[in-house]
Amino acid sequence: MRVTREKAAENRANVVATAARLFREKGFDGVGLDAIMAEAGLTHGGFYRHFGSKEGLAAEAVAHAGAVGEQRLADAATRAEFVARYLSPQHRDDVGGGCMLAALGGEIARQGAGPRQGLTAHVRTQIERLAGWLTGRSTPARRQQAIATLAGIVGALVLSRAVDDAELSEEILAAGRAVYGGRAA
Amino acid sequence: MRVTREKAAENRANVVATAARLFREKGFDGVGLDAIMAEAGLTHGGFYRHFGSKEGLAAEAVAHAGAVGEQRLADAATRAEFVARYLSPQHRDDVGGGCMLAALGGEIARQGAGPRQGLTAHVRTQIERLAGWLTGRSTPARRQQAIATLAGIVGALVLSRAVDDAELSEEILAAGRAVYGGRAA
DNA sequence: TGTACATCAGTGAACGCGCGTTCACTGATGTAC
DNA sequence: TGTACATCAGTGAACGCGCGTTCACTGATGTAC
Repeated sequence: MRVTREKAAENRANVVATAARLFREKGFDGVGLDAIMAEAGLTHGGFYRHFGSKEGLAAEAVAHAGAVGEQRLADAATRAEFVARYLSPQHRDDVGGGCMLAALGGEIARQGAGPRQGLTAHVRTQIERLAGWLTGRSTPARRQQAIATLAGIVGALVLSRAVDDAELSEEILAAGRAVYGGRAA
Repeated sequence: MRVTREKAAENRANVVATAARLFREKGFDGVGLDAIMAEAGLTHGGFYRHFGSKEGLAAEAVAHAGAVGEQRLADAATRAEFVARYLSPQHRDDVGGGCMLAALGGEIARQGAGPRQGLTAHVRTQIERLAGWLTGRSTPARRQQAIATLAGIVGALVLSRAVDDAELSEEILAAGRAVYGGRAA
């Protein structure tokens, strides 16, 4: 049963968004194409009419999640506000809808060219936008601080999620907010 | 063909060390028990005489890799030396022998109790040892700095590995060394 | 110390299951006239 | 505008392969006497 071009495009976008969520929640190897397609309301057989392979979908999902993350940074008014949201318990508990770098950074290093390209472009963008908020003397100094800040908040989110003790998890988030959300980098 | 108790214990330790390396290199789902056992010089059938399940081995592998990482921190003379080694191109390129938090942190968040316990204990130890090197006014301030420093170097290593551009990767390492290896946290 | 037997680390084949991918088919959409 | 046909998004079954796990077996080690 053929559907309209619009419906097909909507379905495709739905699959990408669903994949972006499920990959972040369960990892690239932790979720199958059948689960992604079913969650998007389709059957798995139609997958290859839209995507060349699972890795192709992974590349689009990474790009999609990256764009959402960039919008979040752009929407924040101040660095402190962004860091407070990024290192909030809500973000920690929303792996599927949260930062792609924290959820998949380690795995993307082992993926093919597509996903890595998407991640790299996202990292560049976030560094540049963060640098605009920083107060270092020179442009290189601000960029250096931006890189260290991005690394710090990503690392803190990863650790806060990996640890099995709620108190330690909160402590990691709080320390990150204090150090990376304040004036010093 | 039964082997001596000593040889059996040596074989078991070999499997754990091999698994610790392969899991870091390829992820928990990226390597099979047959590959681990083969690399350790055994056949896969004997696996369950030593371990209850793949997850059981994962827990031991995480504990093993964590202990090696703790030794590395203890062996360093200064914070700057440790950070310089941690954020070196050599460490970045040695995923299988390097920091377990950077290689598997994201995935361990999705694992069962065993691996998460091992990671949590390792995080606590590293925070405490890092705090001993820091110069904050109060003990809580030093601990806060230690947490932010650990998060920062782990995040920087993850990003430097994930990015597909060699120049950006070096820049991330250098920024991390400058910010986290210096006097300011 | 020597002998007979029990133990058990390791072997290799087999089982099930899940998953990525392929394919023939369906039937509504899109298009040519 | 209406009709006939081509297109193609989506369906559902099937294929292969890899992997975690199980199991009967082997034969050297460990132990009881």
